[in-house]
Amino acid sequence: MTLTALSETLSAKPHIDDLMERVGLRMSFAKGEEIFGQDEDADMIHSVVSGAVRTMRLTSDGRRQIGDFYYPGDIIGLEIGDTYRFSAEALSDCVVRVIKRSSLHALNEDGGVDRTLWNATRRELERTQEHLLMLGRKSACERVASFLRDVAQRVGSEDVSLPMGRQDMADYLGLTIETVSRMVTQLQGSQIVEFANSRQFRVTRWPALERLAA
Amino acid sequence: MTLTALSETLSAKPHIDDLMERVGLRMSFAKGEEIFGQDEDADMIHSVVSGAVRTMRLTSDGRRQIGDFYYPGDIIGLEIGDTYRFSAEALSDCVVRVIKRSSLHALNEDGGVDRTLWNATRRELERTQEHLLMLGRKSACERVASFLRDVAQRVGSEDVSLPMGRQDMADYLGLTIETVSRMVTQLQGSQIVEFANSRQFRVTRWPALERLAA
DNA sequence: CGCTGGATTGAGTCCGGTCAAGCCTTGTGG
DNA sequence: CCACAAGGCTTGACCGGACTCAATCCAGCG
Repeated sequence: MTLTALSETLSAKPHIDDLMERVGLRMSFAKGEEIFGQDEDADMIHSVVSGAVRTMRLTSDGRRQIGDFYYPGDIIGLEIGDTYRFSAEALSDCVVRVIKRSSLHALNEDGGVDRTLWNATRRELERTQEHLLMLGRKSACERVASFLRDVAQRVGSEDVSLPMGRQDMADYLGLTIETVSRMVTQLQGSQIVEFANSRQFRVTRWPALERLAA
Repeated sequence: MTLTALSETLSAKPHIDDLMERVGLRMSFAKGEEIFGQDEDADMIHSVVSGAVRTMRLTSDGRRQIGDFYYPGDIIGLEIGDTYRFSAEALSDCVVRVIKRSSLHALNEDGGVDRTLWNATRRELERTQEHLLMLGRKSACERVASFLRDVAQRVGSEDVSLPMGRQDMADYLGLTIETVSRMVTQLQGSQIVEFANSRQFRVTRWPALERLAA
């Protein structure tokens, strides 16, 4: 990452966050509650303050695909034309700030807001492309390894706690719950990760995990 | 789609196209030639004038994932931070217009250019999300059906000619070339599509195709 | 005509899905 | 404090869809 790109990234977040703090409505959602629904009118932009959120899509015959998981600081609701293409739900009790697209647009005197949202959209696109590569070409073991690596990297700390259950992981990775479970057990058997319980783990051998995540 | 969104979409294309026609460099590429490479410096935006282009990504151990196929009017090179995350290659002999990001930015007096590029980025994101859903949750048969439907829809005419070979289809769909071939044969056996040769087909039963594409 | 590269077809294997049983954690009420 | 129920996770046995490897087939072209 270049210096300019870095500073842009760093400065962008506070800018939009300040704005949303000033104008945005603060809302709380209980665990499992729907923040917005698939195919609803998409006139809001959401920013996670605390907790975690999942976006997902349901096909007519009940298959589910998780789009992504969002943590504090992330912006949700960029991926849309006229209606939301994914629904968003609270993974845990959480707080989000909400602002109308139109309000945000009105505040865009210097073009800085648009620029910021565009950057956020590009980052979203990059994450989606990474996700795509995983679903298209990685084995079950590689998917789970990639996932655990990504979560651990994002958190940064020694001990990682997963805000989502196995079903959510499965629907994100394009696998079944059983396969996810088996792969986790396998990674644990290879001394690569260590689970205290089903939602708490630590990476014991980073190089091996990186190698598997490919 | 609302009226405003529709008109925005319709007016956006000519705007950016005009601009690229005035300022952009016109370049020709022979079939199979690389337009830009994975991990190269990403300072150009490309717009397809004629022919077709594929974007793809190679993993270290040689697995390949096709990001998307692009046709005249499409913009390529939005998905990037600092370097291209995918490479782009000419599927057939083709012409593209190229413009430096920085030049484009300089021309952005009224913010219209940024707006247009942002819209293009969002459309790209939507396509990628659709692609994601397919790779995560659809069977081989459904993938091939979806693909043929999408191509046929895009072309609009009765007879469709595929600009890409089976390997490209496979790498787009996250399948092997053999599986793609088998599914094509199967769809033909069910009287749903009809191939004149391996690259020319027509849809004989749209409803059935739609149903399979799910 | 034969060569060449892509596409198709077939046989066999394996990875991940399915179905079913058991386990562990958590919470609730006696 | 324990009994029990409920839900989520794990494990096992089996199955099947997609992959692998290999043998053609076929169209385009020198």
